[in-house]
Amino acid sequence: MNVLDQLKGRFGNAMPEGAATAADRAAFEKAVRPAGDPKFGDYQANGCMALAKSTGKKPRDLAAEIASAVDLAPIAGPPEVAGPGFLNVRLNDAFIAGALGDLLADGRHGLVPPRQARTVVVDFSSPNVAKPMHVGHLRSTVIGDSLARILAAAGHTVVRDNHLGDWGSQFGMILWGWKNARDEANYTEDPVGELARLYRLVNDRIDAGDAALKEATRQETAKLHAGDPENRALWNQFMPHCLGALQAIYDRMGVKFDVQLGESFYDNQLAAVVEDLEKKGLAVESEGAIVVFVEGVEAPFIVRKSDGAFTYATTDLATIQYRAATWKPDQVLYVVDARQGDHFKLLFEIARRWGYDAINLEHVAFGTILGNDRRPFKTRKGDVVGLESLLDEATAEALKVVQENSPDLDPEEQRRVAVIVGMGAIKYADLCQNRISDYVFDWSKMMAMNGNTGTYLQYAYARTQSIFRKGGTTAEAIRAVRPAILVDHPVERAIGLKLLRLPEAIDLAVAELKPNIITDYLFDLAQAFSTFFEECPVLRAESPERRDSRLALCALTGFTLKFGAGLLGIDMVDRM
RNA sequence: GCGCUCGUAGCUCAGGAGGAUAGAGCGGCGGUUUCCUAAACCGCAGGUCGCAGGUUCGAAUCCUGCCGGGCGCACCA
Repeated sequence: MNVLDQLKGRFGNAMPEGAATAADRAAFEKAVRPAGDPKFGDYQANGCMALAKSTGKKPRDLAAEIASAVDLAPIAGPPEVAGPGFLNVRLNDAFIAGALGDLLADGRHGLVPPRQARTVVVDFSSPNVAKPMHVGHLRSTVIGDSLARILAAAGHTVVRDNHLGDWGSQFGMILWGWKNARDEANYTEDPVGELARLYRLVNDRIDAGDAALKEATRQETAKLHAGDPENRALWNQFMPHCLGALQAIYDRMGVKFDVQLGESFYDNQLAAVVEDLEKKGLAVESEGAIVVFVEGVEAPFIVRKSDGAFTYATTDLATIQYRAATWKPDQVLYVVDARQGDHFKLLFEIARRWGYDAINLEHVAFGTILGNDRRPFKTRKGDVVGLESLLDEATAEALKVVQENSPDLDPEEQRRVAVIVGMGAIKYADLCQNRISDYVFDWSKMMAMNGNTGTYLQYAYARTQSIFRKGGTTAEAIRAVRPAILVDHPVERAIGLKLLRLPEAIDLAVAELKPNIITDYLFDLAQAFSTFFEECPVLRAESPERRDSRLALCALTGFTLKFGAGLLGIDMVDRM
């Protein structure tokens, strides 16, 4: 159950007779929200001031009128009129207690099916297979994975698609490098490492201004696309190694895809796309290239270069066509760096004009990862930081802390915990921030074992499990007993109310496509639990009823933290 | 030049389709451990929400202009 939704509905039904339009009602419902300050209650309705204007009444009179008209039973008593016309709502303790009991028995975290279940394609991660994955790929992977999990939890059908960059000019660089600078022994030893070396070698020379080399690699790319047997054979030889290396990282991160349809998959559809665009009068010839112009944007959208090669723009259009035909999605999310905003703006506009106007195409943009110096994140030596070494380092850091704090755990368990804590730290640090902000990467902040971190959530969870161990019970056993829940202590009430509000957080996260709404919720919950842990003895509670009630609150907290962290792709441990 | 984006406490950031006295973490200062994990809890200090106008009963939030940072702008993806 979503308490906020319930209250919105109740208030919506209490609009003054005849005076309020449907738009007024919608606006009023929207202005029902969690209270900004606990002293104003639990929720508040702020719509009276605006509604007073359109109905010509005085705000406080209107507020009084609605307060007496609205039926909040059994959720809450009549709202209180406050200030210029606020309506403050305080939930009934009996309602909270009952709802918590239902939550415990139900086991579905209070989630209900959405009014309209959507099919959503989430396009995320999408690395170039030729380059080693580095921290730049982290955000798309972590944010996209989390959004996919959140959408699925909200009841939507999700297709996770890794749109690999396996066909672009970076492959031309590798092909040229292979033919001119390969180290076969190194390749035998470490294929992906050798390919990465070749990529870097060639890329550095091009960046340094080697125009002839750039042209040579362009030709290698063109030959690959044209079906040149040698280049195709090399591509087929390299790809399994590249995919294997990627898969190893995804396995470590616990990230899964439903499909991995890279650029190469769409190659045979590109000519038809351009043809169709021309036929429909969308694409025109310009300076030897075939392009689509969009009003108000100077730069054209190039679907075929003057040398005849197609571009990623063409591929992106073909991808929309394929996805529309295959999954009939209501929405497609592109979890991609904010710097590509211009490209997507054009892509979406052209797709609409091309006929895909019923799909909600959305660029889920995120900011750049920066170093402490506010420059793009590099190692001390100036290299981009490889994802593998990042994961290794986080695990090593976590292991040190685990060994220090939990010497009683056996070494194998310490390592297992360190992997989970390290990964949680990396993911949480990325997700807890509004994705659009640039992300200042800070080791000490990320690996901090206190404050607003993944570790803090994991610790709170471990403490719930610790109570069960000491009490000789389990969360599932408590669920089976279904004890009555008491919320007359303010700290119990606070955590109880928090526990009811996961659906609100998920709804908001889905609407805004922001995982940090989930991290905020979980951090609040973990804080509420930490306070509860200090102030409310569980196993030594003053009565058996109180003890059982508090065990139930611990069980609910554990379930919610574990489920919620799961929405972020973060695991929990029973001891740490 | 055009466009996008950001500017909130010493630091890192929430909040942003308008609502009551602007929040958190870290750092700082001060407390808490015969008691379920102190990786914790409690308290204190700390802000002209970049600046200036405007709209509004009400602006960190919306509009305009300016200042400052980042990013993107024809054949890379």
